[in-house]
Amino acid sequence: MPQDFAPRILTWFDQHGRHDLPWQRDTSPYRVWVSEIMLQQTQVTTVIPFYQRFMAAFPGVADLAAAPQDQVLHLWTGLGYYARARNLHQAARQVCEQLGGEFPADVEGLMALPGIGRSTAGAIVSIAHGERAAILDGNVKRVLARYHAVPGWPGTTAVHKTLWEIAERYTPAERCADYTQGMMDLGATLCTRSSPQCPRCPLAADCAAHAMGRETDFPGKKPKKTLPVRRTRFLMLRDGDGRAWLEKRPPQGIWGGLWCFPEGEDLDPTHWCLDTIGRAPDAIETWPGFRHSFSHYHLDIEPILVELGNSPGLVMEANRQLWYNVRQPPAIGLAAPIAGLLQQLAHQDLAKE
DNA sequence: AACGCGGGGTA
DNA sequence: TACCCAGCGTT
Repeated sequence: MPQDFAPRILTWFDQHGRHDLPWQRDTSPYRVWVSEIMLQQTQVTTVIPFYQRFMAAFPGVADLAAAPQDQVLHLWTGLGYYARARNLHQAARQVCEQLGGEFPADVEGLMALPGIGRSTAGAIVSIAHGERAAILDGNVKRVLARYHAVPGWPGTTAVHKTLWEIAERYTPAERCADYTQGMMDLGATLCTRSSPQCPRCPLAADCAAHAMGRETDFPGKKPKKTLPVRRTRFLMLRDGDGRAWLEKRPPQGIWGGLWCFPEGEDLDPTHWCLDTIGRAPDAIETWPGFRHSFSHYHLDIEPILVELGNSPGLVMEANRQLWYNVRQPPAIGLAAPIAGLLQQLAHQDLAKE
């Protein structure tokens, strides 16, 4: 272990790191926390506009705690992994109701909040409080796995443990916030997955993977398995005013808490209408199918437009169902494919004028 | 089409 | 402890 590991990161960070990210302007625990949750599974360039909208709507933890869940999920629409938003909202409520509105200042306390694990807690402690705490996000894993040529996939307990030990050892007491940001920047901008720019890297001189010319062999790859394919139909019910019928999904499971078209593998539009509103639809139009992929399966979606005309006869259960007006979209959470289809409906609506 | 990304939940 | 679950953007 070289003594100058952290100093090399810090010198590089001062010269080449990112210093103008929105969450670096004011590093309060709340702002750092929201940014870290958004940055889980999501790259910086994607996160920036979401972060800015979120902060404009909820400048402080009390604003978030007081917001309706639909608004929180609305601002998360398109980011994915919606459990992050539900946990964020729940944690904000806990901070306000049980902790007097103050975030815990230590890793243990932070980890007691939903959605905060060891790495996210470390990021908040180091960046917001300036205290020594290690992180191990995907970027840092890649940098350390290459630097030490740690074999194996970090998803296994053994490799994960090894990387955490290395991360803890290198984390300095001084300038811990800059070190943390520097490691993430290094992984995100130089030590990238497929084409690392080793000539510019402050660690290249004694990087084990670089010495072997096998940078992209580390970290080891996740064992691949073929994903199952499932299919479903979306019934896009439209009333005479061009509004679409949506139903709120249960809080658990896929797209939890988001709004969706009536959906099912073998839904038949005519049968559905007869069963639900007692008459057949005015018109049915099958749209081109498309595939939406999750981490654990592919979903082949068949969208079917079902025209109900005036007085559709659907009874709304408050908070569970709504007519979505494409001209005045309500602030609700939508999964990406639903948002895309509603966008197309809005386009059609506009073209009719 | 494959890949990568932190954390929660469950057996 | 070892899986399974979750949704995008990038390559």
